[in-house]
This record gives sequence, C-alpha cells and structure tokens, in this order.
Amino acid sequence: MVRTAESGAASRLHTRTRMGGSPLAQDFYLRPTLVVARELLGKIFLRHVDGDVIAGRIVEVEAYTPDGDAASHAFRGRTQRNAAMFEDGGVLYVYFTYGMHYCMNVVTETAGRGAAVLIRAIEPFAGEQHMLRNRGAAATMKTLSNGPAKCCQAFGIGPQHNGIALHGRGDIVLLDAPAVDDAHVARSPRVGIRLAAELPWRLYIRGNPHVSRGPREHIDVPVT
DNA sequence: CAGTCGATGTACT
DNA sequence: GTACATCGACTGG
Repeated sequence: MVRTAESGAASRLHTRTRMGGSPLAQDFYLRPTLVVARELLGKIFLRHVDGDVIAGRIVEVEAYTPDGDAASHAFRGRTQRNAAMFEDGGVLYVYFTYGMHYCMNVVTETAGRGAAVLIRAIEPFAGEQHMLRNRGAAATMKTLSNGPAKCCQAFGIGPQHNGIALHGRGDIVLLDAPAVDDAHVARSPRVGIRLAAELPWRLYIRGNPHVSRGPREHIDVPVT
C-alpha cells in the first residue's frame, strides 16, 4: 500500500495511543520556563523514523530562563543561531557545539522571550536497537541517551529539526505521562557552563540510572 | 572509580 | 581570535 501523508499521520496517532499518552498541547510550553522544565520530567519524547518508533522518558533537563540568565544562548538577544528560542514555545531549538555535537532544547514561554529547556537525558522506552545503531560502536544500553548530545545522536536529531513543532502532527512529538513526584526530583547547578554557575536549574529524577554524569550533590528545595 | 585531555567546526566578540 | 549547555579514550590510584 502506498503510504500517504494522511495514513502516516494516522499511524503515528495509533502509536501514540499504544504509548499511553496524548501529545502535549502548545499551552504546556507557554508557561514559565522553570515550571515547564519541572513538568517535562517523566514526559515521553517520541520520534517516528524509517518505519520505526524511537521513544523514551525524559529524566534530566536544564532550564535556560529569559531574565538575566547569563548562561542562556538568548542572554545577549536574538542571533541567527538562537532564533528558534524566540519563537512561541513548543518548538525545538537544536544547536551545534564543540565542533561535533548537537544538543536539543524545548522552547518555552511566548514569542520574543528567548527561553528553552535543554534535554539532557532520556530513559529509552522503545526502539533501543535503532538508537544503538544511531549512536555507534562505543554505545551501550546504559549510555544510549545519558547526555544531551547522546540524546540527539540516539534520536537522529540534527540541524534539520531546528524550529520544528513538537505539538503538531509531525514525526517528533512529546507525549503526556504521569507527573513525577517531588520526592523523586533533585536539583543541581547546570553542567558544563561557566556563567551563572551557581543557579541550580538542572533537574533530574533522583537515582535514575539513565541520568548523565553530573554533580552528585543535590538541593532539596522546591522549584520556584 | 576520578581526573585529564584531544577532537573538531562555528558563532560570536 | 576565543569560547563552547560534549564525548570518549586514556591515565593513575
């Protein structure tokens, strides 16, 4: 049978149903960045590619907020690289770094704000074999997606995905899933930054084996 | 384990 | 020119 765009979309909806969650609506992303970051923990990142489904549960994120956050790519205003951060929330911001890696962010708040949440680690949920192939020889099941560049590699995310919507009918989507209890959420300073290094805006699921290498210390203070 | 370091290209100053 | 929201290989304990 010829695969039309329509049947492709129908197939994707069917997969979402099997995964147990519906796509997060755009409203989810339009709220304050720290709130979105906190609630992204536990949600499902899913991609349809080459007839496969790759999916996993977000277990670690970092917030890059729009007001006075010197570590944010948007801190000095809009540039060619960070333009996606200034779109309405709910699109992907993908950037290239260290000469060889891509990292992906979920854009938050409303157009013109310049805010995003970095996806730092995902617990594989489906399509692990596909992820292994994408990651290459050095990868193991434990290191499939326990870091921001590894997440992009595992899911095949690259510059062609910069600015795409996560709440539409495309082949990359975030699915709702049960909230993670406060007791399981830890905070620490963000990893690998120089500026604003004291801000504890890395959030992760405490004890989850798919969280990246990062500070062991955590701060038991509610996210504000 | 932990710590160190090279790879490798681009955006921005 | 410099810094970079990283990774993986390698070292030493």
